[in-house]
Amino acid sequence: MNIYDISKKAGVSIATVSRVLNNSSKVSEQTRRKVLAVMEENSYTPNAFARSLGLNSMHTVGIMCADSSDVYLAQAIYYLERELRNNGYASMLCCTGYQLEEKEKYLQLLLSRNVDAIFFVGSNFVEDTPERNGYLYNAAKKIPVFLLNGHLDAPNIYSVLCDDYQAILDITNEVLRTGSERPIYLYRSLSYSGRRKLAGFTDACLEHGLSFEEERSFLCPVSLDNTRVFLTALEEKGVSFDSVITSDDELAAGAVKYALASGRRVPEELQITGYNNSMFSTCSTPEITSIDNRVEFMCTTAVSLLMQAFQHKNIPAKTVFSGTIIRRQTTRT
Amino acid sequence: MNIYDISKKAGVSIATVSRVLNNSSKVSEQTRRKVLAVMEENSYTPNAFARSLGLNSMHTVGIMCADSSDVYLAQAIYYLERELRNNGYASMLCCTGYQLEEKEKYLQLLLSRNVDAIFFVGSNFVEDTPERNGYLYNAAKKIPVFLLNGHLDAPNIYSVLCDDYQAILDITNEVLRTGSERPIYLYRSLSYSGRRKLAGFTDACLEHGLSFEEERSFLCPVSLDNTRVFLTALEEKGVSFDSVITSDDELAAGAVKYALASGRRVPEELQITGYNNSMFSTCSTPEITSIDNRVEFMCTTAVSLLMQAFQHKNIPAKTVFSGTIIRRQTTRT
DNA sequence: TTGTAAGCGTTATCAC
DNA sequence: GTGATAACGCTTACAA
Repeated sequence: MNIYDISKKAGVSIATVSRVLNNSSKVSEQTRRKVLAVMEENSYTPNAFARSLGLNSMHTVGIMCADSSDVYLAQAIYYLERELRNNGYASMLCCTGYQLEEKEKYLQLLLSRNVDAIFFVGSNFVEDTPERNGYLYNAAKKIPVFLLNGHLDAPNIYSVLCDDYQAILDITNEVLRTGSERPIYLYRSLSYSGRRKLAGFTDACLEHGLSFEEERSFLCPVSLDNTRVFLTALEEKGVSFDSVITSDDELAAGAVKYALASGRRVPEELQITGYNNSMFSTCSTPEITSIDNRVEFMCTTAVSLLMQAFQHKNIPAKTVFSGTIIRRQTTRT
Repeated sequence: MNIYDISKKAGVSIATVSRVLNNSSKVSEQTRRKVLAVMEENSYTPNAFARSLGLNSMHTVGIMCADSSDVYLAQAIYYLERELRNNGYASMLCCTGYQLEEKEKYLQLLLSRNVDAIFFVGSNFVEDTPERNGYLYNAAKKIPVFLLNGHLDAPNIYSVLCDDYQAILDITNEVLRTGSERPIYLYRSLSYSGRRKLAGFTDACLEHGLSFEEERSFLCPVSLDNTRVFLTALEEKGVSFDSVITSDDELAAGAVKYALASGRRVPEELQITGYNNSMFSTCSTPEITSIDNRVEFMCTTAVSLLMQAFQHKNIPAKTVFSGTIIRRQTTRT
């Protein structure tokens, strides 16, 4: 069933059918009704491919992320998809893992579908050298590229991100102000935002006159159990700490597991902070003080910017917003 | 830059260029090289829409779910996307929420993109009357429809699901066998699988000769805090229970919150079981005994079936597999 | 307001 | 092996 069939049955030309399809104003109410009726009867769906061929767009946007089952990324995907859908765009999802090779390879999958734009969700997409970011530059030559929680300065690449540096600086300051003297910082990667967060921790420590003679920051395995084991081992190695600042709620939840297992009282003896304000922070008991980095705001903003870009409006290359501390039971006041 | 440009520059016909593109064997090595070189030089990308028009497929599959940020659904999406991608298919994601009207509306978004098939993830897509399932039947008239964790008997609809009835029956039996005398069951919906699970609980109770004079099953609000409040209220109302069987890890995590808040010892005084074996079950302390309903297996199976269907093989309309009890710290042995 | 006809960039079916 | 040429199903000037 195509536009010709409908036009015959309705006794009009295909142009008129097309006009009805695109609800052009230049169709009489009578013919419109007639055509719509015939479409309905035959449960006609216009062929997306033919349509796209003419319009050179399928109103579809790509979403790339490392792992859509990650609690934080899953939220971002949810909000992006919702906003895109509300604007009449479909979402093509593609998970790449954390290897550059895979990222490049699977980007092709999206590009080969001629999506209208791509969101790269998570700072892990910004690599540390220009060559390794080549795939982003190439994508940006064809379509608008959005970096969520990442930043890269290049034509047709737009970044929307939380000021992670400031957020970690603030929360570390707060923990130090309430009496912590031997803070440690746990992180899961040194991606773009990973480095910014670490800098926030370091600067807060420096501001409080803490020495860095001993190591204070640690790359830590993520699953809850591994984090618990890691902290236990750290303690046994003689590293002493009275607060655990983390780059991620999951690490913080692991730290809570450690505290419960080792009998250290939270927050009296040990303060713990997370990041992302995800369900990990409320799932634990005690509930974890965390940074709300406004996923929803980030996503709605990004989609809104994209829609403006589609209308050939000039949009900012970089949009930064601040996070907020959500105080719960793992920190003192 | 299109196939004509390439054909001119390479001094061949568009047919030959197309053959090279689809690496047909009927091209001499010499011309193939020549054409590929020209493509490379001009960084030519074939137009996906034109290609799709000819092939009537863009090798893209739709994934519908209520909420992609739900821990369980996010996992399913992850595995589905991974498997589809490994088979050369892209994934179009669409979240519908739980209202029928929205489901119908947003299904159109996918259908209008002419996807090759649709996965409906979660039993909430199977409604209780044939009319309310009309949208599924209609979709199935055009493309293969897969119901994950749901079941509907109709042409071109394929179901892949865990035997939820048996799983809840088993776990309830185990809790009763280890001494529970006043079990209650908490559920979040009476979807297809919701009803199956409830039946499993009821039958297990009947097998153990428990009376149903008092209410034993409760529709319970889901967020952790609400579940805690709900159980506290239940207790105050005089409902006595020594085990909480739930349809969902999140409810179970809420029950753990309740136990911690009210000082009831788990599992000595109160046993708790979850469902899905999601991170909720390991995130809580004590960790929650749960049912592993094999999301990954479900997804790989479903995609594998779809690929066979694409090859016009005959595939089963219904595939059921069993879950497993994962014993942790909230139940006795 | 409606119809005709020319694209859009491929794939596929013929001949040669 | 290769090349014309006809689909594929739509959008959109341009005419009427």
